[in-house]
Order: sequence, then C-alpha cells, then structure tokens
Amino acid sequence: MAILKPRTLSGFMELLPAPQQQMERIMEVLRQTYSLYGFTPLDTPIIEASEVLLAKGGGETEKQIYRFSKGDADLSLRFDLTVPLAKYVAMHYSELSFPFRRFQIGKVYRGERAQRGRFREFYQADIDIIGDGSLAPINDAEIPAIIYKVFSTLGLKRFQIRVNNRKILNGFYAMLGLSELSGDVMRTVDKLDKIGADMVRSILVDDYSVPEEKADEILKFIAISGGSETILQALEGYRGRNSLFDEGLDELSLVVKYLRAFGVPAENFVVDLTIARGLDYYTGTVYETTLLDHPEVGSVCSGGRYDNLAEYYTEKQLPGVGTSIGLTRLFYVLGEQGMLNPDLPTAPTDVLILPMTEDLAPAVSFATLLRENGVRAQLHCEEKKFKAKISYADKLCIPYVVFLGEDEIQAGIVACKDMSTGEQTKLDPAATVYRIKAGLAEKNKGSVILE
RNA sequence: GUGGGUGUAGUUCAAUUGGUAGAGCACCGGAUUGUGGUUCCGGCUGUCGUGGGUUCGAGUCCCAUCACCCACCCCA
Repeated sequence: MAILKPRTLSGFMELLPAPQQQMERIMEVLRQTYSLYGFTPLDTPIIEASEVLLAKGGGETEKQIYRFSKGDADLSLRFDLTVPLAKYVAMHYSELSFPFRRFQIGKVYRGERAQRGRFREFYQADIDIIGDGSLAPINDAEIPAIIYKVFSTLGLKRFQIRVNNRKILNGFYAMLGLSELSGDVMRTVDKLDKIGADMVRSILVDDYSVPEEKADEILKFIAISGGSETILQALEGYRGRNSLFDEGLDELSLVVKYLRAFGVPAENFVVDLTIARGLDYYTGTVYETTLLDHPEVGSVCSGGRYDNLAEYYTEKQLPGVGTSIGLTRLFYVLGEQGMLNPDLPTAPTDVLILPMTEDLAPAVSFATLLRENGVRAQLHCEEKKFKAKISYADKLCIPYVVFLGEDEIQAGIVACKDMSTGEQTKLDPAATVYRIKAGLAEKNKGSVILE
C-alpha cells in the first residue's frame, strides 16, 4: 500500500503536546478572568447556514468565507464569533436576560492567504455585552479594562490598548463634507503608521480626489497626539460644529474617565485617532490592542461598539459592545519571541510509576493513592527497558518517577526520584505522597505564563 | 485576488563551470543485567515537490504544475 505523505494545510496551527499545554493554560486564564467580570460561557456551531452568516452581504467577508454545499444545504464556516452571537441573541431573545454578557473561545475560519501571524483557522476569545434597547456607555470602558486585566494576568506588560470613536471620525468627515468618502479615508488614515503622512496625503488627493486643503485638515486632525487628556482637549476645539462628533467626543471622554477608574494604567491605553477597524458594524467606540515590541504583526485584540448587533435577524434594537482576542496570533507571537515561560510545567503527569514486578497491583494501588490526593499519576507498564522508561519521563519533563520493585514492596515503601535534582527517597506510600505534593507546590510557586 | 521568492533525509541546511547526494540536530542501539539529562562509539533514512523537455549525462538549465513562504489587499 502506498504511503500518503501526511500534511497540515498552511494557515492551520497544529501544536505539539508541550506548547498545547501552554495554549490551554492561556485559555484557562481567559475563562477565569472573563468569569470574574460576570460573563457566561457560550458555544455556537462552527458551521452555520450561509444565509445567516452572510446576512449582511457583500464585502470582504463574502470573499473570505469558507462556503460549501452538502446535499441541498448551503453551508459556511463561521468567520468570527460576533455574527453567530447576533443570531443567537436574536433567536433566544425571550429566554435571555439583558444585559447579556457572554464570553466565547472558539475557532473561526477565513479563506485568505496565510502569512506570518495570520492564519486561516484561528482561535478568537470574545467578550460581548448586549443590551436590550440601550446599553450604558460605561460598558465601553469595561471591555478594555477586562482586556487589560487578562493581559496583565498573563504576565504581559508591553501592550497598548488604543481607543477611538467612529462618531468622532464620521462627524469630523461630515464637517469637511466628505461623508461619502469616510470609509475610504478611514482605511487610508489607518495606515498612517505604516506608510507615513505624505503617502496618506497623496493617496487621499490622488486616489480619492480629496481637495488638497481638506487633505491637510485631515492630516492635521490625525496628527493630534499625546496623552489621552491632551488629545481630548484638542478635540474640544472642534466641538459645536457637528452633533455626531460632539456625541462621539462625550463618549470617548467618558471611556477615558472610566478606564482610569477601572485601574488601567495610562501607559497601557491611549486615544488614537487613526484607528478605525475594518468590520463596518462598529458605530461608536473602537479598540485595537498591539504589542508594543511587535507592531508588525498587527492587532492581537480588537473590537468596539455596535448600535444594532442583530438588525438582520430581529426588529429588536440590541446594541452591544465587545472585543475579540486573536488568541492564535497572540500565542504565535509570544512563542516566537520566547516569552512563554519555559519553567512552567508542561508535563502530562506529575508522577510516572514504574512497576518492576510481574504483579502490577501494588503499582496500581499507589497510582490510585496519588490520584485520590489530587496528584496526576501515570503507570508505565510497557515491555521497555528500564532506561527507556526513565528517558521517557525525562523527555516529557515529568517531575517524579516512582520505582516499585520486590524490595520496596516487601518493605512496604516506595522509591521516589526527583528528576530535577536526581535525589531519591524511600518512604512509605503516605509519606511519599505528602512529599510529592509539597515538592509540586514548591515547583509551581509563583510561576507566570509569560516572562 | 495581484506581485515576488523558495521547494534536497523526521528537521535545519550543503553539493565547485550540468557528471548519477552529504553534514548538524533528531531518532535507534551500545559503553556489565533496577536509574534519565553531559560524553564516547556504532547505526538508519532520501522516487533531490510532481510531470515533461534540452543533453552522452540534470539536484544543478528550460517549460508546466502543485505546495510552501513573503509583500499587497484585508484582517485577530
């Protein structure tokens, strides 16, 4: 029979056991942190009816979505978790209590060209708050505050949550009489960091026929920088010329105020007038989080406020605000930068038990004793050389190896080796368990996921 | 979708002007039969991405194709 060469599609991340453990650990932090803020876990299908996912129609989504048919059904893989949430909320409206706060960690799919830090299958870790009819502006501040909490709990320090408000942008472009072009202009301006002010100006003027003096106005506007307070003050100078703008400015001021109240340090958030975010359902506050040392991989977390999440599925007005961590991308960057703490235990078990007698019963009993005490234990009963079994423990970084031979069983003790020091103890089973537990507690002390 | 690059053992890569393929790592075995990580010795592996062409002869040149990577687009 011919051997087929195994392969994994490009843009799909497949991890070895140890890094997978790291990934799971990060997810666990996310779940716990989200729960801490009153968010409930949610899961929705990876596959949905195409009509549901493409309700909005057109645009990039349609080009990038994985779509296929099975029999008569027209199906698609979800490309984010927000659209399925909209469907979910509209569908279960009467059974949910609002404001509805849910988190969801799941894989999403985008049929685009894979690249460094850009995947076709990746995890998003979303949190959203959906209101019934209205949703207080403080929620716009709480979302980034949670992201701050998540990132700092992971041990990450060099990150910045950038905040902006679409009403400010749309209001500003309306002042200039450029409402029609605001989408194109925003997309161009969004590239400021990458291509520079001159380039932005020439694209505006040459490609979108923005009058030169207006292009200069735009450049002057997006050049506003400094601390959040400075920027807000500068924006006050534009007040009174457009009601949408004023509304946006009020919201942004409130977000800044409450972010401070939530305890987010000034160095981790900034008002940035250039960010706009692609997904066009955002209507107010928008967020984008970047790793300061790795801006080139782009945003690792972004989101914002949408006035009417579920407009395609219900008549009800359901405003929401939320954000999505690009977990796969984040993990990829952290791994590439060697920031995943190598001292964190990634072993699949704490104790490897090597029975050396025909009768395996004593080893099984000891494994049971360990497990009853909450210690992860594994028996290695295969026909392998003794050496190979120790080497197995070594490769998997299993901290303890227990030997159970005739001598030990006769004496009613177990021999336990600490793999990191090489020390070996011979104590009775209960004492050994106690010792292992103490040792594990010591080894895990103060370990952070990132360093 | 557009533009550029690359494709050689499990992996990272090497092979002079075209003459029928090598190294590190990994893996397996050994250094007295119940003790790993270091060291030493030994061993295994390839349809040189695929198909065609030029040539006495191609991993090395040409064409096609596929795959992967990078940039743009867009985005987590």
